[in-house]
Amino acid sequence: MVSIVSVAKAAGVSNKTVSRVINGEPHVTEDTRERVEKAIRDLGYIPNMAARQIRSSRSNTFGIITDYVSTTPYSVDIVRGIQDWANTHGKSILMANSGGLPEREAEIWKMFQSHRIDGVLYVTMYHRVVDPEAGDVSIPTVMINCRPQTSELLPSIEPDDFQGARDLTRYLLERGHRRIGYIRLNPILLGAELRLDAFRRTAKEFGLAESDLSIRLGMEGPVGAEENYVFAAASEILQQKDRPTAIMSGNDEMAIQIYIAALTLGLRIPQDVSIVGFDDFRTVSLALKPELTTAALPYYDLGFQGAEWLNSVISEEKVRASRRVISCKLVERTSVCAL
Amino acid sequence: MVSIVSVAKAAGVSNKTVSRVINGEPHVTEDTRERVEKAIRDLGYIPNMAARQIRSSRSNTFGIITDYVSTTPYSVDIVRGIQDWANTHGKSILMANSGGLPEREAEIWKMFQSHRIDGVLYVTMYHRVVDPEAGDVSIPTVMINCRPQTSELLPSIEPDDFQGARDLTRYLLERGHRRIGYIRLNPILLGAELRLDAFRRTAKEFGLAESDLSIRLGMEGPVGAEENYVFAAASEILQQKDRPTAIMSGNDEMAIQIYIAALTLGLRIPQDVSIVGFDDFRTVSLALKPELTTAALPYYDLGFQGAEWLNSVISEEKVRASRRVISCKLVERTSVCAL
DNA sequence: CAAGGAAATGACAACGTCGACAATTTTCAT
DNA sequence: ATGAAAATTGTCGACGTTGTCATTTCCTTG
Repeated sequence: MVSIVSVAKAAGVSNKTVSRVINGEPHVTEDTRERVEKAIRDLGYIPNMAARQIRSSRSNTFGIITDYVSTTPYSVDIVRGIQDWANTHGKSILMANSGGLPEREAEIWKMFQSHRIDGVLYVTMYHRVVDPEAGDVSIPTVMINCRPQTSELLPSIEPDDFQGARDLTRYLLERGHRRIGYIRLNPILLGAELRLDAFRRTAKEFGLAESDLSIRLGMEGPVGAEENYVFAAASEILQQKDRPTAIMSGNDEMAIQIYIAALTLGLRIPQDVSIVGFDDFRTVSLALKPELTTAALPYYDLGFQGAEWLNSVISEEKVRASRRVISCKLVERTSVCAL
Repeated sequence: MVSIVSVAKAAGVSNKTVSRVINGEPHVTEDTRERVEKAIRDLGYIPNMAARQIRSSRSNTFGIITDYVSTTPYSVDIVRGIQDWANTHGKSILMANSGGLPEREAEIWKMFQSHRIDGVLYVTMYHRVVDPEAGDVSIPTVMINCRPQTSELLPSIEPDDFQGARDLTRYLLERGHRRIGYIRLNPILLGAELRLDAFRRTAKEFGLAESDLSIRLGMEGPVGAEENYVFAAASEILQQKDRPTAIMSGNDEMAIQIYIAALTLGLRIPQDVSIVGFDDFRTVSLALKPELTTAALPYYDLGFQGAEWLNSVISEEKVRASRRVISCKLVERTSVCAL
């Protein structure tokens, strides 16, 4: 492998001068710089990060640790956001998946440390409370899409489920809907309570009574192996006398079943019943006809801003923990009609 | 940072002996080994990969380069498969996303080289032909879910779209369906032709005429911004006199629209029309009611076996290129009825 | 033209690890 | 007891880079 030494020899200068050119340091003649750069090009020299790291004890690498990568497929956008930030800022990404297993998570932390990564992004695939196995470790960490359970504070960055659900509810209310159904998310998801709470409060603010709301549990049980009541719940709600004119779905995926339930009963969407989702899981929200009005989870931004934040935590060395929240943008499509 | 030297001092042995213990080399007394291991535990020593790499010029790290990570969300299972293999074999994963941009891809190759990774897994998020920007580079590479365009051969590992579609078609034919509709995948996907071809051939084998098949294009245009004709096509097919008794969907996602089209026309699934998908994109295939019979793309195995293969390419140093194909397993659910 | 200072360049060591080889100790058959 | 082989342990240097400090060259100014 061609090293800095070969380049130095080729350019007829010392190692250190080559190093200066590579790192854009001052005190190099234009002439020398060009000669060195030519040698670098000719030899196809590429700096060795490992060597650099040994000298400087900075690896310019972030670690990403995820739990289940496949449960909520769209949340991979978090990773994309991180990568984009990293890419444009000269950082590399070391990635590992714990599969949710604590012992594997511990191994991963160790692996990260052996690579002397500068910081860790702890990413969960759905919004939840976690207890990272990192208590003993002093690596700068930012939690993305989750928050730490223990009191020891780590910075966390999360979607604003409350605001998203409030906006959706308002959207329905402003369009004249006064009887609204709600199919709840699996309660073990952090979003479940936040979204339901926002729904209830906003409905109340607009003067609706609890009896105007038909709230049903859509799913429960461990993620990946949950009981699914969505279709049944939706069918039941839609067969009530005085059935709701709109149904809010815990998420887009569950909205599929609500569509099917409605259509099976011969109801038209949105004329007979309006439907809104949550997440803007586009594989679903755009495949449904009419296309689904929903609130977009800011996955990409979660990742991008999380990476940015981690970087500032690393350089400032102050780990003043706090929680940041990113809003969910309402995406208007055609699954809702005004009354 | 605690290094091998501090451990050696604490244990009262030489650096080299510590090194031997760490690497499980022979020629160390049980007694010494224990003393060293205790020192390692006490000091919380973790080997420095960068230093190790400099010595051995092997980084034990694989690079993953992906294109669009979010188009076909489930394909992240490829990455999970890779990670699982890597995790259990002591390899680390450096990951980057090109976003499909050639210039960024070039940067990524450079970044990988600067980390002196042992090999690259070139992963695409949908099955296609690619032209990796790596022609000049001599890093061992395995292509996953894609194949190289240029004649220069790189090992590639792909799903068996043909076999999957053949099995699905047979499944329908064996259950008595004799008029079958087919909504085609976007032609720019490699799977599109393979699947359609399998469908046609298998139908012919069973004695069906071309006129028994209603084949329509479901989508076209660049991935991520395609024109979508699925709903219209399905509606049209289902309103034919002598309408098909079954419809094969290019993929699961498109099946959503077929369900909606059928239900909107008052048809029951599967009594009036049977439907099969492709991919086993579970977010969809399990959300649809009745649940969707489909062929599972072997994403996880693609990744897992790809990593394994890369490893053997690296160690054997023979890059005898070839193509491997992994079969798609038929997942039987309840969206098909026998006639 | 000399003196002083700034700019340019280089020599060398050190980061943490392990391979090559040397030195020391133990084991064991005679 | 003795020598040889085997097992154990240690010394030293090199990997590629950059920080520290020294040296050389150039320029400015009186």
